[in-house]
Formats: sequence, structure tokens, C-alpha cells
Amino acid sequence: MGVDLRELVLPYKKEIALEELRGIAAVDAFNALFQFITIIRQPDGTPLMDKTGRVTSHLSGILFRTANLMEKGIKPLFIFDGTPPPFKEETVQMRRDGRALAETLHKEALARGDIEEAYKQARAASRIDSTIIASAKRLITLLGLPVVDAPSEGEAQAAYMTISGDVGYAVSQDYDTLLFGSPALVRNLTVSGKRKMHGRSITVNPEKIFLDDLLFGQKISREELIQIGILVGTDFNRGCYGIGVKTGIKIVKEGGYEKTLKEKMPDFDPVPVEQFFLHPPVTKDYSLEWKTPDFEGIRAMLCEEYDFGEERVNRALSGLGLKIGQKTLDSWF
DNA sequence: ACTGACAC
DNA sequence: GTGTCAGTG
Repeated sequence: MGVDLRELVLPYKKEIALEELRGIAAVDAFNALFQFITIIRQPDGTPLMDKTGRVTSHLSGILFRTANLMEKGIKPLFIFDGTPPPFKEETVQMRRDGRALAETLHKEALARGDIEEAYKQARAASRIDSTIIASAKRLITLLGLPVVDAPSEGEAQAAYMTISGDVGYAVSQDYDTLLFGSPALVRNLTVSGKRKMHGRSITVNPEKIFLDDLLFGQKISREELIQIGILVGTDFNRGCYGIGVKTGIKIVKEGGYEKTLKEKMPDFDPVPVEQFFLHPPVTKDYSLEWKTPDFEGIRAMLCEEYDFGEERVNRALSGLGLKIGQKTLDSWF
């Protein structure tokens, strides 16, 4: 998913405590929902569900994680994707095919009792459908947080809002916001501190990346960063076979970008993708207003409709000074 | 994602 | 305090 700039960014990422991330965080909603849906699962891969079989993992993630962030003085807003550009179609189709295959493999693994494989395939089959988006937006709104509908890519909108200064930083696991020009990106904000990897548990801390650190450090322009991304491959174009960031930056610095593309991918016109990263569709039509959470609304939605335990919901919100029977709070920041 | 219980 | 496990919906 997204452009793999990990190695290029490695020397410039800074581990940072939640407490130091005070301010407005523009969260790529699709990315966050995808994380919740893939992580919050039972050992055999079954996501959390209500009595009628509707997936609730994302609601659990939004509730507990954002409550946590808000207590630390972080004001999140969620940006949802709009219409993808036509040249993303290949990526969209590949993901569809990947999920379909994983679904088959998940059923087969379950049938022969291979729990570990079932878990892996269930995760790979995760899908963010319209019911998940709708229920997520509803809960976010009840929590009093802004929902922003991007005209196209959410990551582009997050970058735009960070550039404009309306938000402090973009939040995503992917590096695409950097290609879209976001001055600051925070990763690992919507995952917990601890993660199980191959049986071992590792600590995952939030990390902040400043675009200028990367550009000055690697002595490249943003245009060149985009060129590296295009050589390596993005959601909007297949990369050149055998080229990763190390080779990519070498080619770009030596001025071999266009020549390499002509040689390796003669049928690909990079200009629309370059222009998309430089001038993506974004909107100024958003209002950033944090309201008092509607506790009764949250309780009614989660406990009555989605079978959440009242105590858990209450506990998650108690840090925000909200309790059952207490409907309003004058100011909570 | 989080929680509670228990081990060390 | 930190680690692990089972459970949540």
C-alpha cells in the first residue's frame, strides 16, 4: 500500500511521545480504518461483530484510540477519500483480486483448522465497505470530531491542510502525504504501543517526519522525490522492475529519470501522475469545529445498536469527563 | 483498539 | 513495573 519510501526516510524519522504531539492531527481515515479492521481480531481472524454479524472492529478502534489521543491533548479530525483518479484503477483492481484470493485461502485454512494461516488470510481479506465508512463517520461525528470529505485522495487533502497551517500534521502509515507536499507526517499514531510480531511483542512508538528534513538531507527537491516515488511505484503507477529507493534516488540525481522510464516502461506517461502529486484535487470547503461529545448518542449507538458493553464505553469516555447521565460539557480542551 | 487477571 | 493471555462485539 502506498509508496515505499521507508529506507529513504529512515535517517530523518524522529520517535516522539504522544505528549509532544499536541495539536490538530489530520488523520487519513481510510488508513486508520484499515488498521483497526486488520488488527482488532480474534486469533482465527474473525473481526469483532455485533449480534447480527456487522463488523464493529473499526468502531472499537475509533472509540478507544481517539479517546486516548484526546486525553493527551491531540485534536484529531478524519479525512475520507473521494473519487480516485482513473490511473488508480489498476491498484484498486489488484487489491480486489488480492482480497478475493485471501477470502478463499481463509475458508480453506479454517476448514483444515490452521488458525495461524486463517488469521493471516482474514487480515488480507479485510475490506472497507460503505457500511463501515458510514458507521465510522457517524461515531466520529458523535464524538464531536470534524469529518472532512476529500474530493479525491484523503492523503492529498491532509497534505493541503497541513501546508495551509489549519492542521499540525498528517497522520498515516503511508508516505504518500510527503509526495503530496505535507510538511509533517506522523506514523504509528492510530496503532497501540505494543504489537505482536511472529510471537514476539515489539514496541511501536509514534514517529514524526518533516518533509524538509528529508529533502535537505537527501539533497533533493520535492519534484525529485515524486520522481523517485514514480520509479519505485505508487498507488497510481506500477514501478520499474528492480528499482527501489536506493537505485531510484541515484537515477534521479544523475538525471536519468526520463531515460529510465522510456527504457523500462515505454507505454507509461508519467506526466498525469506527476501533476496529480503536485496539484491534486483538494477542497477548502471544510469547517474545523470540535464539539462536546454526545455521550448519550454514543451510548445508544454502540450499546443498543452494536452490542458494546456499557461499562467499557463508559470507561473509554470517562477520561474525557463524561459519564452516563451527563449529556453536555462546556469545554473539554 | 482496549481491559482484566495473573505471573514474575 | 513489564509480559502474556484471553476476551471484547
